[in-house]
Amino acid sequence: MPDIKHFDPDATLETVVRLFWQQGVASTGIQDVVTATGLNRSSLYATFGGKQDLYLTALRRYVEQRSQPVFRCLAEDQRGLPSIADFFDGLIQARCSGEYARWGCMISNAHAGAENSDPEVRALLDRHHRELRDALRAALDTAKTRGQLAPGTEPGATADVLALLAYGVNLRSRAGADARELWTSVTAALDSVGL
Amino acid sequence: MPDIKHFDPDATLETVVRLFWQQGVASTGIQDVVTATGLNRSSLYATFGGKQDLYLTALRRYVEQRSQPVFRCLAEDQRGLPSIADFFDGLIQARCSGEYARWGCMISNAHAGAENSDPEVRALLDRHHRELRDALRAALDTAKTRGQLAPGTEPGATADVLALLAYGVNLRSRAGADARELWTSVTAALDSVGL
DNA sequence: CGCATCTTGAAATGACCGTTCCAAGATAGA
DNA sequence: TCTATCTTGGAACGGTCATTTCAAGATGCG
Repeated sequence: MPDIKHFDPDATLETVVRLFWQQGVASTGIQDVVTATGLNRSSLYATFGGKQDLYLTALRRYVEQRSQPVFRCLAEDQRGLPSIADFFDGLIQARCSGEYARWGCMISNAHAGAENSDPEVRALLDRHHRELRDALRAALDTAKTRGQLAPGTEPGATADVLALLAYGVNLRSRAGADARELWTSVTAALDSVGL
Repeated sequence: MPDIKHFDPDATLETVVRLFWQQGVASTGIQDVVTATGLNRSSLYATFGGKQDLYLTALRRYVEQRSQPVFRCLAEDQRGLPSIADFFDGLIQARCSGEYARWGCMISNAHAGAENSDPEVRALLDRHHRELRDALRAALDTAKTRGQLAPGTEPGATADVLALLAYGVNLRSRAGADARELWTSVTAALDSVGL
């Protein structure tokens, strides 16, 4: 059975992720994908299906490889509030500097685009939001048992606030917001949560 | 001089705003505009220029007619914290119910799309952010002089946090987030600010 | 009325969209 | 080595994109 591909689907998918992440689905043509990956339309369609399938696969890959590892790290960190501070620090650094500066978050971007009318996309966005909130909640629970939280601070509601705050950071960073400015805001939010 | 138009440019622009707001620029074709407004390409191009000009004009109209009046109302309100609570209440209601439910905020959407690579668009986004933050800051200053703020709460940094929170609300509402859930989060944030 | 000037309608522009098709190339098993 | 089966290259598909063009229609002024 000569069904061996002449390319690496994983590397290809990573390239596609970056394309959709940076430019958005609507502004990225199949031709862009063909050019960036180097493979041709036949292989592309045979391997990944049409554009929407390709986008969904790329979006899932983004969540699995970029979001969930960070969420896990946050949820399992036993330090409490410092783990949340580190989470936001890493977020702001990733959004404002380095290779992905001003790309925002692929999931946040998907919220704002027309692609969220697809039920599968929307389900992914909801799941992502739940996982982010749960990870923050876990860290806040740890902080509470460690006595780091200000009296009256409820981990559940606070996790919701911080999750929304993260979306705000993602959005503003894509428009070129200053890292220090974002960090000042995040610090203020975390200060109001802790003792 | 027979230079009278056979249509109302203002009403047309309002229709265009809704199109771009709901669907995004990239997913809205000129044909969509022609169909929705009822006028033809010639009049469209003669009056508003090309698509990018049209989008910019629509975006400016959105800010002037939808955002700035609310910002002014917030900044001039002398009640302090209740004015901020009302601001978020109105925001959530507008984003989750009524005619514009699940449309998000046109400015927030522009942050996430490819349109923010246009310098004029980006300038508009920055200005919008500054105005939002300033309005929140004004209300927080009022709250501080009225003794409504928790000790150690700094109006400037808090305004930044609440502005980012508003972006989070805009984003999540477009994906169909529950109004009560959003309100719970906002309440938690405001509670941590007040006494 | 008649002319000048603007708007309007509709067709046409070339470029690009996502997708499909098919012959040519490559490889595993017989 | 031959054959069956998959992948690959590249052309071609109809449709839609933003934009332009131009004759026909409408209007204010003389």
